[in-house]
Amino acid sequence: MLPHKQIELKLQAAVLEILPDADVSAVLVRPCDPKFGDYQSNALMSLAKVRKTNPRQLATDTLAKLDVSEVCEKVEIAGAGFLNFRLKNSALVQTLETAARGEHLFFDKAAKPKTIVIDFSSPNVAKPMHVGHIRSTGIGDALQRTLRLLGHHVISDNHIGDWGTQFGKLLLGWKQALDRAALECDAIAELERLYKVINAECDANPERLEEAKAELVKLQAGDAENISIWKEMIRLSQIQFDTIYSRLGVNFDHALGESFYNPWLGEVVNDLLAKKIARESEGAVGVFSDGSLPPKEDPFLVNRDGEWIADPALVRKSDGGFNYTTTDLATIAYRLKTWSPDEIVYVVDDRQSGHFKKLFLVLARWKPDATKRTKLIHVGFGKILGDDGKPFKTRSGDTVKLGDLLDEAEARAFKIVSGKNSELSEAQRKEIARVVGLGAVKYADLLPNRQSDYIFSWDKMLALTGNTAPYLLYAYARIKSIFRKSEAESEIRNPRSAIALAEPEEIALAKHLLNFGITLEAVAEEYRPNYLCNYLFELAVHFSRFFENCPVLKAEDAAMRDSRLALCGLAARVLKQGLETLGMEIVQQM
RNA sequence: GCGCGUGUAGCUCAAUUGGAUAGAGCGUCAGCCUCCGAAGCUGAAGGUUGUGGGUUCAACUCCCGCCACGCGCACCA
Repeated sequence: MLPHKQIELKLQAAVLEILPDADVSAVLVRPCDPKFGDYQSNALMSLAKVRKTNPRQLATDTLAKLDVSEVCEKVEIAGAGFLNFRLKNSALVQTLETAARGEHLFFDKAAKPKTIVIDFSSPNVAKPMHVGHIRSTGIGDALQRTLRLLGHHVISDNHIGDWGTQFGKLLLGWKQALDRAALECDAIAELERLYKVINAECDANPERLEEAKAELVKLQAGDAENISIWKEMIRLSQIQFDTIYSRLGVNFDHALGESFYNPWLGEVVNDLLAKKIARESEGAVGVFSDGSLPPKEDPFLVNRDGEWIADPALVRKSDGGFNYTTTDLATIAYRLKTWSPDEIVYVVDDRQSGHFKKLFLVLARWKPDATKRTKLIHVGFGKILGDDGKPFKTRSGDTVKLGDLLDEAEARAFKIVSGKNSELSEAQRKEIARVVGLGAVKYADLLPNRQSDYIFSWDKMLALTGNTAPYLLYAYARIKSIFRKSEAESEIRNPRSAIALAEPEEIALAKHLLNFGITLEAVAEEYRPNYLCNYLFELAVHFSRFFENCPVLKAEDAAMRDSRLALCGLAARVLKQGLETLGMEIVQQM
């Protein structure tokens, strides 16, 4: 068991001896500023506050019942009632040695694995994937990798937009304006062109709109020709998706598109009507406020000129068609029935937070029992902006296609690598540029707090210095270089080789390694991969300092050399595992 | 108008149940390669966390007002 976990459990036990009825689930131990110690707990202060007792007294009493001498130096009480823990060197060394033997990598699998459905990426058929899809795809993938690493049962599902009103226009375009040659050459571009042409016509001419609607009705009624064209459009789009996902290294367990839920949409609405959760209004069917929330917090109400008026979630349009709320409800019902998950996580743009708020409330009314056991979570994220602070576009003002973006990332990285390391073969440089370029795009997207917008900058993400993918990959390549120069084949060292820590830089590096698991848990807890980015950056910094100050291959003696090699091996493994968890690859040299 | 979100160093961003003196990088300035990859390391300067109140032993974090920006406001997703 990792030392901080041992401390935590013993601390909780000690608290229970003093306060038998306390809820110790919040009694946690966290890494802290090295000047106070290695770990800190501030839980006693909040416990004392609730009980209106003296926090320092509680700390003293708890300390009397606490024996962590196996892993810690003397525990100190500081400030208003902080407990400061400093690891014993022996405990630190022992943890590193067990890791060096391959017994663990500084994290534990979840004690109670959860079943988690994670819904992300969700591109649309007949449209190019664009820069906006990086966020959902990258964050979603990093989360699924993190949760899997921690031992959870993850079901990733790509909810592809393969159904909806846009197909009326697409079908009309396909039948009347299709350019076969263009379709052969670039199917998605041609489909996009068709949509734009017909859409413009529909805006100008109501009769065209009626024609498009008629095509949609035929499709929905199962017309053979329209179904077959629709399927072809999906097939062509899927080729595009597969190409992008394979470049990005993203995999899904399922890709159940919106159309998959078609058969149940009518039932969903009927059931909502039968249970009096939904009602008719102006020819449509919607779920209205049930008055259980104050108007200000009620998403089913909106204030217009001082008056609260209904803002329902529509589940059936006046023309009989269904909305995405209907599809989403059917989707949740399917997921609940099929997987009985503990959580369903949606990695979707923050602009849809209103939709999810309503969706989750509708579901709570519709399936109250299921929502008691299944947590529904909207993991939202902000926009990607250009350096002008406006949504990121090409110079000509078009949306940036994801494929083009990845091409440019690789091309820019190739230039840099070639300038830096011209002695490598072109094939090597191309491969390095691929990993660095894609890594840079992914890392730059995962690094900022996901809620806020961020400014897209090629120069920043591909910079060789600072908190960037190239810096992290460089740190890894430097470690690998040491191993290439030593006769040691593997990062996992001879199990008998002892680790000894003396220099401040090696101790700091070692202690940072121990916090890998805490970081992974924080990512999983708050669905925030940026914690892992920052952890890995700090790890790379700690390694660089160690590298500057502590000779490895030229160490004073064989024992020190082996100890430091082992430390290098552990740093490499954590760095690699961490980068992989972010969905990034590594290179042996760059 | 109403709701949601954001506002932290010149710039780009962090800050893990409310915790200790708000941290990094870039840029600026000053240092370090007879030594394992200098794509590196060390140091300095830089802040009333938009603003005004409040709660607390403790507030970037929670509550209220105001300002700025962004987004959303039934039959698109």
